[in-house]
Amino acid sequence: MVEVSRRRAIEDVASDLFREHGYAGTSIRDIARALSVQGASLYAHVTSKEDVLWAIVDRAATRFELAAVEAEAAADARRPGDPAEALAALVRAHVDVLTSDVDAAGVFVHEWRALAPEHRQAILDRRDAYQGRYRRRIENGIAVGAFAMTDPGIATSTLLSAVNGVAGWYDPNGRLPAARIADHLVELSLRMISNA
Amino acid sequence: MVEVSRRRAIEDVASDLFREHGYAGTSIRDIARALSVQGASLYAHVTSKEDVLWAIVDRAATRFELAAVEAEAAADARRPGDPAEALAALVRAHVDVLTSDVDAAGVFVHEWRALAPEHRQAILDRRDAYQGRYRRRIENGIAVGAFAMTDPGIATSTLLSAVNGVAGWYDPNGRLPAARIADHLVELSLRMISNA
DNA sequence: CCCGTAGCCTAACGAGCGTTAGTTAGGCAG
DNA sequence: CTGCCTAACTAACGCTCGTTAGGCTACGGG
Repeated sequence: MVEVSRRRAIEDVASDLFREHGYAGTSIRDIARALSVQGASLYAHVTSKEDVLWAIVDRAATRFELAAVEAEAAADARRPGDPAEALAALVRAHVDVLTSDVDAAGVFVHEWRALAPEHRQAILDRRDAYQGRYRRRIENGIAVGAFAMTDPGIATSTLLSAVNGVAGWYDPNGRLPAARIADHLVELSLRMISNA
Repeated sequence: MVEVSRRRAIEDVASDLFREHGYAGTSIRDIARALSVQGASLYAHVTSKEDVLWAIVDRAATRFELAAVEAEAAADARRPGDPAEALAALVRAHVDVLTSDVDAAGVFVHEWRALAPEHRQAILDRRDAYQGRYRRRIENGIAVGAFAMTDPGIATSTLLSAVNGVAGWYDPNGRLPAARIADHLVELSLRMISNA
């Protein structure tokens, strides 16, 4: 991962540390130490510690959103109105984004609570919108009989928890490549709500 | 929730705060303020901040373990060798423990990283053992053809992530009682690995 | 050669951190 | 009344926190 800007390098090591020790458990000086630099030096590139967290979370959120939009469009082009096709595409896109930067994704999933109130609310709204994509596909699948009759709210939350769980154990140098993991998650997700 | 001891009252408000702001994001004085007391006064009941976290996590872990042992024994008594019965019992027991004290369960799930090294390792070992119960039932179910052929490791991790997700949204005063939620999670979990 | 700029430095600020020490007030048992 | 127990207090310790201010060095383009 070659850094294009100093600012980006700071965000990358911060992602790593925030993911491991949490936002509150990581100091500006910790981040600086990982870059072999004095703590105060970071303020030439960053306006505040929260600013770094927000940049990481905002970028991760945007990546998830873009991937979901693309995935739904592609699924609708392949098999219009097929809820399983759409949901499979959503899950695969989600896992792809997650595995392509586990640190940032992990921070996005777990550390949004530490954001300043406005940023926190903004992320909550975007998360609701994102979750709505999944929920609509699930409700649609239930309506057309493709999915089992079940509580759509619980099913949506549980499905996303299952998929986000990958952030807890995925290892880029691990046994399985990211694409295989995505395969498994798609399979498990679809079966979770299938009516077969 | 009537407190039997001062020590327990401290752990309860600490569970609440640790869950909302994380261990590192909660100070001793924050906990004391919630009890209308000076920060230093807590040290009459507690030896350190980490000691409080450990007490919460240890108790939660024990509750999960006991519930799982009971659940497996009861399932084996009802339908010996039935993997679906056993797994259903495990999931229901897990959700029951989780909903009976969301704060402590949430701290157990998310804040074990903040523990001192020995405690952290002890919890990791116990978590592995706990996860092993699920994994063995899943592997057994696959072997006897009750469950779908799938990667047992990924299935186990994903199933537990799905179930633990309840800690992220369960509200004791919410729409659904805990028992209904457990029903749904059992249903979703079984379907996730079913071969039907 | 000079200037702008990127990057880092040291020093310091006020605030808050976890924790220790010593003390005080109230209630209950002998 | 005495003596202990529980629970709280105030004051302070050394340290770390996020952040600001001001100055130094290296370098590439006009």
